[in-house]
Amino acid sequence: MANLPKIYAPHEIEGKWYQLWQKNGYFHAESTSDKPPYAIVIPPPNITGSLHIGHALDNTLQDCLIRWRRMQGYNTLWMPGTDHAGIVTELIMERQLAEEGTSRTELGREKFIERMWQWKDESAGYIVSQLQKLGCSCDWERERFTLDEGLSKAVRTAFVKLYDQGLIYRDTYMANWCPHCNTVISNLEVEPIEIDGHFYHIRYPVKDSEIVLEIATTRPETMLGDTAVAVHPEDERYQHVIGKTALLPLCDREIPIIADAYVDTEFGTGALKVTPAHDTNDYEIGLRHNLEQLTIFTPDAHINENAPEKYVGLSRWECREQVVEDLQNLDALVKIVPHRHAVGHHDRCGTVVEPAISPQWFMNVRPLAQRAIEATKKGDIQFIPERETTRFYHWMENIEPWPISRQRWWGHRLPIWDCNACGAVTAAMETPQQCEVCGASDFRQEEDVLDTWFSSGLWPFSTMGWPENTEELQTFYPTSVLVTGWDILFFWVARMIMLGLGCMNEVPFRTVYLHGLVADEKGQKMSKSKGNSIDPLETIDTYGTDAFRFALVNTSTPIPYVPLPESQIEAGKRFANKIWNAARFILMNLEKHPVPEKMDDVAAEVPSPYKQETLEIAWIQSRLSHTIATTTEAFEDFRFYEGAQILYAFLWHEFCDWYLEFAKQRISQNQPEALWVAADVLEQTMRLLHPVMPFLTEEIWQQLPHGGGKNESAERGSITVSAWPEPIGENPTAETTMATLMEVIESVRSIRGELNVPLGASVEVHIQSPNAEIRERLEAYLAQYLPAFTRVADITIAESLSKPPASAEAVIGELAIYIPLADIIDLDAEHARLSKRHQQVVKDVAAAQKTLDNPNFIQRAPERVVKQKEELLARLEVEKEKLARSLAMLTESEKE
RNA sequence: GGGCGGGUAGCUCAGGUGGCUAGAGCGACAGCCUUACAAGCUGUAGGCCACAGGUUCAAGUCCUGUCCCGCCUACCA
Repeated sequence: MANLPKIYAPHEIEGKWYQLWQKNGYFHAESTSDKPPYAIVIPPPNITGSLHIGHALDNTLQDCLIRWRRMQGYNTLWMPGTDHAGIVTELIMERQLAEEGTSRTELGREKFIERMWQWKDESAGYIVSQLQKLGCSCDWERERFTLDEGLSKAVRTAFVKLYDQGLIYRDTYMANWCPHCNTVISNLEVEPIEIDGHFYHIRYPVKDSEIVLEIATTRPETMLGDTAVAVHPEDERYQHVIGKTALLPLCDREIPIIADAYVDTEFGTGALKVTPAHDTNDYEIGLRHNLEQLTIFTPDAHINENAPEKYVGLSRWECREQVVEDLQNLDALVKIVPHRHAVGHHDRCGTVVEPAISPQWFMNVRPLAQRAIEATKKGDIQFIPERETTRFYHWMENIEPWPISRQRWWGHRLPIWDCNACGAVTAAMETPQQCEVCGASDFRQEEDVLDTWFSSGLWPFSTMGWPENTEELQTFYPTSVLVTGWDILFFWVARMIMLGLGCMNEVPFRTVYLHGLVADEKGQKMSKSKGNSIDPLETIDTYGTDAFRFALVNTSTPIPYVPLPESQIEAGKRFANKIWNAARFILMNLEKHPVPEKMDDVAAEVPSPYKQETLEIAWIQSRLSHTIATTTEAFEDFRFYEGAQILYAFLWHEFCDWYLEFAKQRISQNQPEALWVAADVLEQTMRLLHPVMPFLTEEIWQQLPHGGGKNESAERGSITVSAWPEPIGENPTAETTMATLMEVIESVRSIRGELNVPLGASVEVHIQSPNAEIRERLEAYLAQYLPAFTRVADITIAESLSKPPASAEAVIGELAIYIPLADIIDLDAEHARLSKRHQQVVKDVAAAQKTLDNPNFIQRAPERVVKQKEELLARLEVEKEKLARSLAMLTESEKE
């Protein structure tokens, strides 16, 4: 103990404690317990490799909640696991296969899935080890994976249930298609990106007339699939062409000219080419007018044989160039105008999305969305921050059918069987024996897999064993809180709520805490693709887990993008080191002055805090009590950053800066009670800080005496399972007295600093105060405390005393401090110093006076506020006069 | 086009239901290797709280408008 290193070395400490925690099963939740339940399901990280900074923040916050509630005596469950993340993971694997010179299709479905499972085993293991390095106190015995047998059964059960309710159905419909991934995706997965494109104005001649319609489009290549031209029914410019036929250039096709109110007369030329198979709006128009849906693209977005032969096989972009060139040659191209517009891209692979018609499985989410809204309005779910509720409602109220099938292999295959004999569709848990319609037993299972978010949506109960009615579900469902970034409110949170209501008939969680996304100094979201992200493991290696966690928590204010500059992590490291050294100081001194055996409870057994000679003990205990209360309150309101800031300020600027300095004096005077209290305060503060900085606090807590024999915490083997501190009450008298003392000490230090009094020089301090009570307090404590902070030769305290010649002065209300500095005082410097303060006070006096001169203020403001103001003014006025007098004297002495 | 968030010290941010002389961290400047800590200690400087109105005894805080920045959302080809 005596040879504790001077500098905190996190790496020697972190690993060993995590192992102990796990070995002792502190993280394991009981399925049934007398303790109240508290449950969080982890947002399962994708098995795409390593965790990023966002995971670090998300899981740190969850760990804070779990550790805090565990200490409060809850039966805490933090359910961990990973997500198979269909499309992304497949993309990674496909890249890997390409490097090996093979491909997904070459391997075939079965072999490919095998490879995926190998990948999963490695990746999930790596993710778990990273979470453990971060200190996450998950219940690892319950780790889950979305493709586990149990969770897969939950998926099939949910699917069949919703299918039977008619909420899931197959339909041929237009949806977003990714030509790269070869699958349909939902509109949430489409990221609109502003692109500098062009408006191509094209001439469409009208049959049997001289009329030529000018049509504007951003996608000229789609004209090969045009099956109509539309104008607004009331557009006067075009009345004479409605019902006529247009001649589609390049295709020699005749297409009708129709009237539809969708067309905006103000936009473009007011005449719209209609491509029902390749544009969402055109699709709708097509349905209304019974137009042919002419598909001209292959699934990978090349031109198919529905187009004129010369274009077949071209890519979308090649075709566009060719079409434009051909139109120019035909003199059918009027002009090309630059046009900036949003183009949809697949958020996973970046490919431009193609609206396409295909048979897909959809989920009608409207009824469940409605229930989700009602449940939230009823208060079953609370969003933090509250503003997210509005976003949630808005999304839910405008929700559209959810395409849930994906033309991929890695995922839950749809539990749908088509009868090869009669075509009847069966949804079932297993392959059906025979067709309920025709009795045949020849089936073909649907090839598609489900959208990953479908299984993620069941996570809060599939992880607990649903569809079985398990003890876990009975104990922990609905879970207590869900913690995630606001960016996946719709993707995931909304769907969990809907599926929770659909499957469990109850919301999946009571509170949704949506934190910000980690950004760099410029406010840009950190991401690997931007190259501005911090790697959690590297950061932990450099600064230690606790420093990193402190920085994450400290910056997690409720704004959408939270900047995490390197300097914050450094601050965390310095804080850890500061705590380490405070502990070192206490532990080293405890060797010389051990806490007596018989002392069961330090806080209760030190000499009465109200006795004069132990003012600093009463004070620090009062401040600790306040810290316990405010930190707990902050945690309850999900303001972890505030809790972190409170603890930082208390530990550093009250406990270390002041209390330990007092304690040094006491120890040197052979009064070790102050040391024992220091140990006690540090022990309790370690418990408060443990949710944020688990490793450091454990290390210190283990070495500190934790309250002798009777304190409950002592019987527990780890701070992890120690009790959350309770406030013991505050002591306003001690706090006020200490505030005065601190002001005096600070004034003396300030004078010395500003007038450059050499450190080694002792000074006399003369204090004048008309207030007998204050004089009494100063007399009792100042001689004791002041030498701890600065060199003093002598202290004089009197009701009135004249200012010694050539002395510096400080004024605290009606109290004045004089320090004779005959040899060294710089009168100009002193004059400047006092003058500056004087000017400030004059301003403050005027402001306070103005408020008090207002009769309405006296009349209408609460008495408390008026009194405060009056006291402030009185204090300031005394100070002003004193300063004015001193300034006059200084000026006079300068003349001499 | 609609909606949301932000604009407070050089930088990054705190400032629940209006009421302490507007705070912190980092940075800057000056001085200290004071026997826990130089990853430290002490002192100092630095703010018309975006702008304009309004409500109020009282506004950084509430209301209206304006200007910037960011985000979400929307079928304008």
